Amino acid sequence: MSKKPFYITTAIDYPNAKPHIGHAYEKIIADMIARWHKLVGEDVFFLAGLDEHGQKIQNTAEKAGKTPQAFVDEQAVFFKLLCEKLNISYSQFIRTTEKRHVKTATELFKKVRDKGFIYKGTYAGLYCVGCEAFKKEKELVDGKCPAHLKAPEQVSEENYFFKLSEFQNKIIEHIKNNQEFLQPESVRNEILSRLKEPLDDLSVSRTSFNWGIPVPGEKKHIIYVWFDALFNYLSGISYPTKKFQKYWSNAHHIIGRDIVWFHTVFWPAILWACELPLPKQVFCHGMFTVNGKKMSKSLGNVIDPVELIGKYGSDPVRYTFLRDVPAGQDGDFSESTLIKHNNAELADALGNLLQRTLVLIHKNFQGKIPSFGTLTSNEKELEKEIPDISQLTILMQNNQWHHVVEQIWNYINRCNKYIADTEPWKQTDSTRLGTILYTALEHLRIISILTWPVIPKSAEKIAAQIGQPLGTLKDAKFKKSTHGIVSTPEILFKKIELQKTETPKNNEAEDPFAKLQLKVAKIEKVDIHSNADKLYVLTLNAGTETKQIVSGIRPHYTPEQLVGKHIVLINNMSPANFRGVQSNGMLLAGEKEGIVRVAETHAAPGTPVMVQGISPGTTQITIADFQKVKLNVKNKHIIYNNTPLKTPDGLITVDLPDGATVR
RNA sequence: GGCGGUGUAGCUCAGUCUGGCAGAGCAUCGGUUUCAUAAGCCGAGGGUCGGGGAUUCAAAUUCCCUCACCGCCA
Repeated sequence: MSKKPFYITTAIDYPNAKPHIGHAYEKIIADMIARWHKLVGEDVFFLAGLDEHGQKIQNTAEKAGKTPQAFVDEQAVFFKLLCEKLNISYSQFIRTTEKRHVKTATELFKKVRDKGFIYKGTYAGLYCVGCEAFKKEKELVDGKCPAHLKAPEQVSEENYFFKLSEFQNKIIEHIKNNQEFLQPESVRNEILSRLKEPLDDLSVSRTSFNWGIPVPGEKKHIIYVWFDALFNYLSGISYPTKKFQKYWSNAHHIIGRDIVWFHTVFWPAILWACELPLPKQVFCHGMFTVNGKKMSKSLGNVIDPVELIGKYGSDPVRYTFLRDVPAGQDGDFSESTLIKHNNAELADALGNLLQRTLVLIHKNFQGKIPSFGTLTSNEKELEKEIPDISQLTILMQNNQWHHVVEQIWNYINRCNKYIADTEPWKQTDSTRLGTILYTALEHLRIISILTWPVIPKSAEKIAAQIGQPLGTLKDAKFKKSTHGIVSTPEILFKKIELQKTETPKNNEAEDPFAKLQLKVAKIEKVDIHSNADKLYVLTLNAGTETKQIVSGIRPHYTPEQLVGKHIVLINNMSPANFRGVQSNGMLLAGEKEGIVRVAETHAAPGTPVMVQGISPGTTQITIADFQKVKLNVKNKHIIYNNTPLKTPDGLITVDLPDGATVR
């Protein structure tokens, strides 16, 4: 029986800049899926590659003083290097400047044109030079491009058009009737709702620049970059050969959210026009932020994945991306998260499990895998903890790989518990000891198989250290025939020390609010400052402690009005002396036109007050630090950077009109 | 402005379809262990389920209103 084919692709990357972690993420996902299907025993073909045509590439190359071809040749090295560093098991790497691709794209363009789905027309429109794009009337503000504040030029250009509009209903039907075609659900709904608007025909040629595949039989026209690029999925598996027939019958695209439209609207229409079947699935993964912020050159937070791997190794990076980010959702990357995962789940749980098992086998059996005696309930219970392969398979089919990873690590934790429960270091009966260590080793063998799609390098190291070949999913069950010699244990994952100074400093520099530590406090007692007529001395219940602060709100409140109020306290203010009375903090109050009102809440004393996405400060701050934080009032709530201050119980209120400032 | 999504423990989220004692992991704290990479194991604290209303014997879950955040489109 021949193996079932499984074809998986990543999007071809656009190499006008070096790869970033978004590129890395997509490859890691695809690689895990590809490796899983290999373990299942399928005939896997995994395609990655580059989309090298288009105006942006031409422009970037010109700026760099290079020909486009020389430029993309250089860039291709970086993208291939990334794959190598990440241990990406692609079968082929396709570049759209390769002959085989140009041939396929040209042929198919011709075919679609011959069938009458591509026609020559005139594109008349308003062209904004700044955007390098045509603008629709309704996009303009006062007849000008809102981004460049210039009136666009009226341009008409002879162009080839693809009859996209003819396929609209067919596309809608296909997406509606094939739930698995476009995932996840949220993206599917977005595309369907967008498809309620009528589609225009798609302009599929350009004459304004020349870095692209020439339209067959034309001198001036080149094929529009997307119409060219999508064909890589066919040329990469040698369209139209038997190989193509085989893999295309079970094709899966992994792409980013920014290019769903092309893959689920244009691409099906183009394929239908070519009389080719559609891929089985387009799966759309989320986008990445870094430390909660969008990656951008101006912020300087673009992470070079190759550098990252150089620092931490490929497997910790792979593990973090696969475990930490729920499939299909957006994710956030920070080095501290990576370090946490590396230390806890890779080094402590898995690495240490291997280490302790091997050391015990060496100490007691000179490195020879012992034979086993009677299996007790301990062993039988552990056997039940082996993840159910059919369940994992279902999760993988539903693209829930983070749950797969989770289940595998639950199992690893159970193995550690088994060793703690059976206490082999106390065991004097050699047969019983052998049974325990055989069991531990046998489970490590299963773990080496299950973890391979996630952390291939380390999984192979485990297999090598326990002296066993790496099996497939069929072997991922407790066997009674494992034997051999284990090697000297070697540390599998090094623990990484968290560099304490680095992250908080960055946070502070980025956001003054991150210095503050705010808490809810209840005013227990109000005393009049004996040496100052505008000051109160307040005794606060701040949850775990009582605090005394001095406040200048005496002209605005009577003591009776204040007692019992739940206010917002800046908890980490350096103590200060106000005419002989020490103040250990300050309360938040708003001011507008001479009226002062304190910030209030119903939350319990001690509750932290926060702005979403900003973690509170831990060190003492000065009044100057606080003054850098600009807070104001909107809808009676305190707003920082368009985000309201809140407790888990609700927003903080101030009884003042919009625009009031808070100090 | 239009469409959609989200809001549950300090953090990341599950639970909502099909109403039935508010959950998991991480973090924190306490206990315990010594085979092991200062690792392992056991336990505890911590939530007005964004807010308000309605239906119900019973609402995180259903319905209505509202606030906040995110995404897509314009």
